Formats: sequence, C-alpha cells, structure tokens
Amino acid sequence: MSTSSRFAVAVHVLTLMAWADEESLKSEQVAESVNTNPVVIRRILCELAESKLVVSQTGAFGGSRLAREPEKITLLDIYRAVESPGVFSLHRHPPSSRCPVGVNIGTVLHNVLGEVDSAVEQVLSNITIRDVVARLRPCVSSSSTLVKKKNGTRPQAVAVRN
Amino acid sequence: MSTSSRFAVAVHVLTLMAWADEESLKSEQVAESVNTNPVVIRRILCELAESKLVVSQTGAFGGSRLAREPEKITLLDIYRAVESPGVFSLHRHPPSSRCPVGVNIGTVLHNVLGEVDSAVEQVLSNITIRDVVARLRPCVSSSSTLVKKKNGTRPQAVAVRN
DNA sequence: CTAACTGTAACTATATTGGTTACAGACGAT
DNA sequence: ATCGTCTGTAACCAATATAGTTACAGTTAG
Repeated sequence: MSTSSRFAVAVHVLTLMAWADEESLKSEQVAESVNTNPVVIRRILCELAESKLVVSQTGAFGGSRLAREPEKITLLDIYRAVESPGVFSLHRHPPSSRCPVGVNIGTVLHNVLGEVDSAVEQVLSNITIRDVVARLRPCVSSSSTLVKKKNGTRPQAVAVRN
Repeated sequence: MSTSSRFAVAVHVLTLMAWADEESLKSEQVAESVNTNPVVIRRILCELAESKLVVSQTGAFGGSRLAREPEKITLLDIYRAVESPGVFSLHRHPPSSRCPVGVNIGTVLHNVLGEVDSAVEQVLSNITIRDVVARLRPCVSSSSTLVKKKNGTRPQAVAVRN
C-alpha cells in the first residue's frame, strides 16, 4: 500500500547505530548496509536528527550516532520522524456537496481512519530499537561476528565476514 | 502515507449503495457523488465485484448494488478488495548481505510489520458498512432528505436539495 | 591548510494514481 | 431485430512521490 520505504530504512539505520553502540557511523557506511546512495541516507538522517533521534557531526571524522539509548527510541518515534501521518488517504477531490453521503462521508472516514492510525501507533509505540536489536540477534548466527574497530581513529564498515 | 484514495472511495461507493437500499446505481451517479470520472468508479466497482461485495449488471438500465446486506460487509473486506496488502513497504533493493544487520533486518521488519497489519485488520474487521451508515445518519441534518425515486424506471441521482 | 565529513540543491529516472477518451459487448424496451 | 443505455476495459496523459545521482558549500579534526 505504502510506496515509501523510508520507515524500513530508518529502522535499519537506527538499528545499525544501536548495534555499533557509541561509535558514530558515516553515511557511506550506512548506505553500504542499506544498499543505497549516501545522500538518501543523509536525507533520512536529517529527519531523524530533527526529531532528536540521532545526532550528527559535520567535518572530518564526523558521522551520526543515536541521540539516546536504544530502549528510549520507539518505532512510533521513527514513524513520526520520517513518514507523513495517516495510514490511508481521503478523497483527492472533495465529494459532492449535493449528496447527503458525499457531504458527510469525510467526517465518518476521518473518525474511522483515526481509529486505524491509533491502532498502528499503539503497536509501534510498544517496540523499541532495543527490541529490534534483540529480535535481530538470534538471527545472526555465531559465524557472523561484527567487525568492530578496536583503537583505530577511522571506523570500519559495519560488516561481517562469512 | 498512502498515496491512494481507493479505500476511501470504495467505502464511499458501498455506503452510497447501502443508502440506496436495493436500488442499483449507475457509475455516473456514483461518480457525481464521489466527484470523479465514471471510469474511475467502474474500475473500483470491478474490484469490488471480484471480491463479491457488489453485483453489476451490464446493458440498458444496468448498474451496481450490494451483493449482501450492509452488516455483512466489513471495512476489511473492502480494504482487501481494493488496496495492495501491507501498510508499510520494505527496502526497495535488498540490503547488504555482508552486514549482520542488513542480512536479517528484513526478517525482523517483516515480523514487526505483520503486527502492524494485524492491528489494522483488527480495527477494520470490526466496522461494517452498516456501521458507517449509522455513523453517517446523525450527520445528515433533517433538512437534508434523500431523493428516492418512487416508481420511475429510471433511478434518479442520489442527491439532496438544500 | 588540508582532508574528510555533513547538509542540501538540482536534476533525472521510475512508479503509481487518477483522469480522460474511446469503444466493444451486454441487455432491456419497443 | 435494432436501438439506446449501460458496463468492462484498453490506451493514453497528467500529476505526484520516491529515490538515485552529481555537485558543491560549509564544518571540523589534525
């Protein structure tokens, strides 16, 4: 239904950052994992930064990291940060004002779709990035180990050999 | 989020038909209430007919009417008939297979989005067209009266003077 | 100062939706 | 039988949204 992958990408990005712990990630590293262009990532990172979910630093050795602990970032926060609100759209053009159904269907639909949106938000508000990481971990087999830099000043790509 | 108004239009269409009771409506009448082109309506009617929510008749004095009572048509039926499933989309291109997060985020997102979809379906399954009509009726002031044909063979537009 | 980042504009490609015209086929009325 | 009035559907266009891409100004660590 939705033609946008922004929510999925944003969750992916924040999960990467939770996975990378305190280490800040460059847009190019993230783009490699998401398999897209760094500018696409930076656009989403800007929206996430506006919603205070990440902090970014410009300049050499800059990058982005989570603005708070993973357990304090819900999928609802992310949804609100990167998607336009409302699961469904109403009519493109307002219905006829000469028809009793046409005049009032908008109000009824507005109420119904409000219930739908609430249900979605309810689900999203109960899942945090920490939960996503927890759900992710069992999927990562023991042969997959995250390459973490130890003391280099140049963070390596968040990647795994296998 | 959604860029399609098909669900809203489909609910509008079926509500009109419930309002019109047994009387069959022509796509042009419906289009007038929805404020769009009759072909747009017929396209949606075809999908609704495939899902056995309406029956249409070709030929002179044809038209469409509900295939069953309004209380036996839920918004979930309509949603499934006219929208592609899934509230959110996943990544356009599959993420990197060289990153432990990239490899498995799809599975986790699939589960999460499944929960979201279930919540939406739960809400929609508990609302019928009969409920929509019931919610609509109080909005229609007493000055707004539906013009119903009494015995003519040519149904008039579902419209109201005011 | 320089190298390496982010933020952002501008442009393109692609996809989806809806609006429109046109017409074949169905079917009731006469 | 044929005529007028419908639906079903193809074909096309316009509008919109998304994301991919290039380019570059501005920021910052060293």
